[in-house]
Amino acid sequence: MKIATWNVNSIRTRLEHVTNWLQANPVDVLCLQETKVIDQDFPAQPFQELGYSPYISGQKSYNGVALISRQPLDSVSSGFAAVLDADAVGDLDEQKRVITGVLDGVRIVNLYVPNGSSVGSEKYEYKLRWLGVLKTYLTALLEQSPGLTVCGDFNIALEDRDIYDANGKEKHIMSSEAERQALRQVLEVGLADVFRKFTEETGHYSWWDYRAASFRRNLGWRIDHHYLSPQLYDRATSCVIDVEPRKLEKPSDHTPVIVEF
DNA sequence: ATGGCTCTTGCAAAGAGA
Repeated sequence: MKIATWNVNSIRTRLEHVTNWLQANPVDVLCLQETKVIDQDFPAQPFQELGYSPYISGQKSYNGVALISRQPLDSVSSGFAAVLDADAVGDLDEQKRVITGVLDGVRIVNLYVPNGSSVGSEKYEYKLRWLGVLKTYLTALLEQSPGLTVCGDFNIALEDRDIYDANGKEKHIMSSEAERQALRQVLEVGLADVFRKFTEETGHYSWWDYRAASFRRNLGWRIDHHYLSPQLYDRATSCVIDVEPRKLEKPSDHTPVIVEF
């Protein structure tokens, strides 16, 4: 099974990039983040014409996630409240950041983790709170499905080698210790970063700032991840970052990451 | 570098992203 994750920064603006990429890279499931469109306006037809079924959870202007699957998915749901009690979820489902489905007994979770704006801000506190509920959510799913794969834009670089230059970034959003700690606690449910099963060195990134010619200079961050439960991690045969879409005209600032197991 | 660049809304300029 091949699964890709890609923050497309507006599916309507990026539609041609995404459909072209999918034709050239016919993965089983493409997990999209930041679709930035309400469900009724999601461009489903171009994917259906390629033989894919979109499962979507979107909102106006911001956020939004989608699963684009070659085979029909089972048990699709969006939001934390599909799994957790309403009082545990609170207001966190107002932003559309979670969608999941099952393919061949494998539970696939697609996430758009909050950005957090800046360390100490209200949005930062929201991000940490969101990660706390995510752990509860994944714990519940793992009890149902020992084959669990969680991917998406995590907006966190877990280690210094995931950043082009980690110096002075202790108070930076995406690399602060509290964010890293919150993500490590999520992974304690029994998930591992499959990219690092195959690649140890630094210099591999999934996001580059639009500004300051960051991509040309490879000033990037690895913040888009695939985390696998042990039975899938052991089976995994590759996890690669495809930098090609980042080279196109009017690209997303993120590029796809593909896992195979 | 309280920036830069790109997106959305909605028609100008501001918020959000990371």
